[in-house]
Amino acid sequence: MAHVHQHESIEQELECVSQVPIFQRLAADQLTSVAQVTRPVLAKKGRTVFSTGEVSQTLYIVNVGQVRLYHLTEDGHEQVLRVLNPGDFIGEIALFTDEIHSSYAEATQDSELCTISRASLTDLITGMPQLSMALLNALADRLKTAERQATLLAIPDALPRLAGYLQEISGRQAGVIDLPMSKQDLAAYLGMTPESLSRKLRQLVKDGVIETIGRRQVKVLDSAALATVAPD
Amino acid sequence: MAHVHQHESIEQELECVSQVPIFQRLAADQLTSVAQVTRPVLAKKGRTVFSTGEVSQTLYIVNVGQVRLYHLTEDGHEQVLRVLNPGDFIGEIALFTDEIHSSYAEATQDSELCTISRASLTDLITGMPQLSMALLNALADRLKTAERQATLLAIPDALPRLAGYLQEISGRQAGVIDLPMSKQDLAAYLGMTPESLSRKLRQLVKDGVIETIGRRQVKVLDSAALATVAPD
DNA sequence: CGTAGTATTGAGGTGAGTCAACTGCTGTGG
DNA sequence: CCACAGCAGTTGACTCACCTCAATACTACG
Repeated sequence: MAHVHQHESIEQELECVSQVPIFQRLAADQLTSVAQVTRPVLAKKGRTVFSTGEVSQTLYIVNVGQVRLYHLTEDGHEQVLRVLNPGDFIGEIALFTDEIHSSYAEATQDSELCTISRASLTDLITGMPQLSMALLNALADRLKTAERQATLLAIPDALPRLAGYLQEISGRQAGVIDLPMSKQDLAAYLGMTPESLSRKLRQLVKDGVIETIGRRQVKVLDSAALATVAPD
Repeated sequence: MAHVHQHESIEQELECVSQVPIFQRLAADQLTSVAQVTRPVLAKKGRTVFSTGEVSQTLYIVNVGQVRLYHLTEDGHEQVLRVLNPGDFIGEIALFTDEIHSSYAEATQDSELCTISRASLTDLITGMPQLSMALLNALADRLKTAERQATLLAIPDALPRLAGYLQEISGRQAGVIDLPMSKQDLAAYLGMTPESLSRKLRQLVKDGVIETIGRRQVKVLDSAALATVAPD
């Protein structure tokens, strides 16, 4: 740890840190402080970043690529918790609650992550109230999403469940939306089988509510009709 | 607002504040600072504390009683998000994300709450790193619970969903557990109908896994058998 | 161009929702 | 203190939407 090329590594870490929304509002010298306790991690496509049971006291921030977070049930069925795109982070639960990971994290593309240890982050927070506000904001945001997902999943019928999801990621407006994950992952995320998802999507297409573009895009044609199908 | 009985009201608010886990680790003078920006609210059983659409920049902490948080879907179906017992708090999402409430809060018993405005809390956090750590902890904890709920709800079959829930609140050990809410609320929370819940509970009783004691208690007899039925 | 993984489509069985009737707490007022 | 009202919870019969299993089409990648 002694004779590292401090200048160069800080450059790289600054790039990572400055990309991340949580750190966006910090002043230049504060960013440098954050970058100094940051360590970059590379994960090739398909690699596991961490798995269940590991005691991790590290915050992972995705800089480049995509990481998929999922639970593995006894019968081998994967439940996707969420998908992290650049700027998103994981590990905050382990960070603040002294618990082992209960999920797996896997890179779905070649990815670059930054890591910050629990101790470093605690120190940073103590000295930077803005940082704690940003973290609280981010956590509150995540919480809102998780509660929305829970509300969606409690709906017994698959069609309104899907419609509610589409409505949410489309921002309730017509237009093209990118699906953040594969359809089989999406199906797991929405608590249904890929078959059901396929059928329900088809039904929405037939009804003129949406159009599917390739594998990872959906075009919302009639957001009003979507709202009718969706709950709330 | 001018000639309030400052001493008396601070007494009352201190009691509220000191009961709350988030503030537990603060020193006496810090507690007083918190109490000074706190305002108590009383809610009779059945009263709505706040409802959808209200712009609230207030943190509500339950001191006495119980508050039920729920979404209301278009068809009148209630989805219970969670139930707040003394020490729990709500409003943090509105607090940190500039958004209107998307849920209703209703007192299920005569309740006492403390409120803190957004501006006051921001000020407090700036001056007290410990407080922000405590808040981050609490939010991370909530997030974990919400993600667990989402994972549970994604399970298509009702029995493992219920078993998973029982396993969680029992701490994976045999013994008597108190249900934190009524069975119809629990059914909504678990994404099933009260009828299904009743039937699945009955099945677990028949199989010798649990015993029901009155309306609000369940005794886990065979935690190993429960684990077999539950996912993960 | 071929192969492996991803997505779709079809047919059939079943678990859970719906509707309705009934039971048994619980708390309230006479 | 008891009786009754009202609601929480249970039970039963029926229906249907979704899961399962299996075969086929498509698409990305070597």
